[in-house]
Amino acid sequence: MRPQLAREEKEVFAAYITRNRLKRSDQREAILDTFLRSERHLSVDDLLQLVQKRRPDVGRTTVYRTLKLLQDAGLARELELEGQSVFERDYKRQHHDHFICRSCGEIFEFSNPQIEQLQEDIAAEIGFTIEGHRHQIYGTCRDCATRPARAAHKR
Amino acid sequence: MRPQLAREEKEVFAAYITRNRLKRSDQREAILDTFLRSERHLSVDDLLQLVQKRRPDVGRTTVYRTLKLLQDAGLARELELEGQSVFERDYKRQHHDHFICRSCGEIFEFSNPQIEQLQEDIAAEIGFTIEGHRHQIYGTCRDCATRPARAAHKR
DNA sequence: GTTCCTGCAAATCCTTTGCAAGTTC
DNA sequence: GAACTTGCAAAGGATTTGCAGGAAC
Repeated sequence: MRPQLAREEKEVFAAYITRNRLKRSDQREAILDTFLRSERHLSVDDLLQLVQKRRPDVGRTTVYRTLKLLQDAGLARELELEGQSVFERDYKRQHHDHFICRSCGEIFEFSNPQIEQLQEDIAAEIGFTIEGHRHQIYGTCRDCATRPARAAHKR
Repeated sequence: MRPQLAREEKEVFAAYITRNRLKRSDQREAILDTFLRSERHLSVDDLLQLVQKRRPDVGRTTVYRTLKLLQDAGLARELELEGQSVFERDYKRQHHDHFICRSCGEIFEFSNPQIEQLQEDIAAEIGFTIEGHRHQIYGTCRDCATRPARAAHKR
């Protein structure tokens, strides 16, 4: 991971707090720090458990509320998957979409300018203005295909 | 609409019922018929209300349960949109994806073989086997863009 | 008659909200 | 001290489940 970037994200959050006349709190910083340290896509529950390893007193409600702030600050993005929602870092990240392995839960990112362009073309044909999209591809990843016995559901 | 097709779908459902040793019921037939008559994408609530115009005694639970059967029988497909889930007919329909207007709620279908192919190509690169995907494009439709004042939220 | 269906109420699951007590500025 | 934050418990909204009575086969 890039510690430099994480520092920047913390600054962005601090600025967001100030700008909106909010107040800092240890809970929020612990949640943000935990979120940034994890390299995975995290559900609310994943994040709650990770944070509680450090601070068992942090409540689920605060995680929900802090994730809202992080999204608003442009630091986190919510992916609504088939079963549950997970969150990923969003700061200075280029647009991308996702492959999701139904067997192990692993998420792979991809981005393809041609697909983006085709979307724009089709939208233009019907006069539709694109504001956002959700493109999720479900299936089986290479690892799970080669060892079908394991069936190691991560979530 | 194509009455011939609707008849076929009813037959498919009847066969499904028999094959699984289930029993027919007036409620199920009313729900299926209502579903087939509507040309729109329906939420559970939409469908419930439409059915109840004919049979006020049909309960929400039965609509949920029947929609499950219809999906299993290959007659209906659930679209999980940003706010809510809606259902569309799925029998003998070619694969397609959706534009969703956030202003009026209208859903436009599209299909693009090039995008499908690109998905396959990217999947092949990482050894991913595609089983299904969800591709939803959100924004503003032509009508809503030209009359921004109206803001006629359908849902 | 047995098995399946139905609708109601209750139970779940996930997320949000009200509130009293604690923190930050 | 005023305003914001927290965690708990309660409330919400959507969907599922248990169950007793009713319908289909």
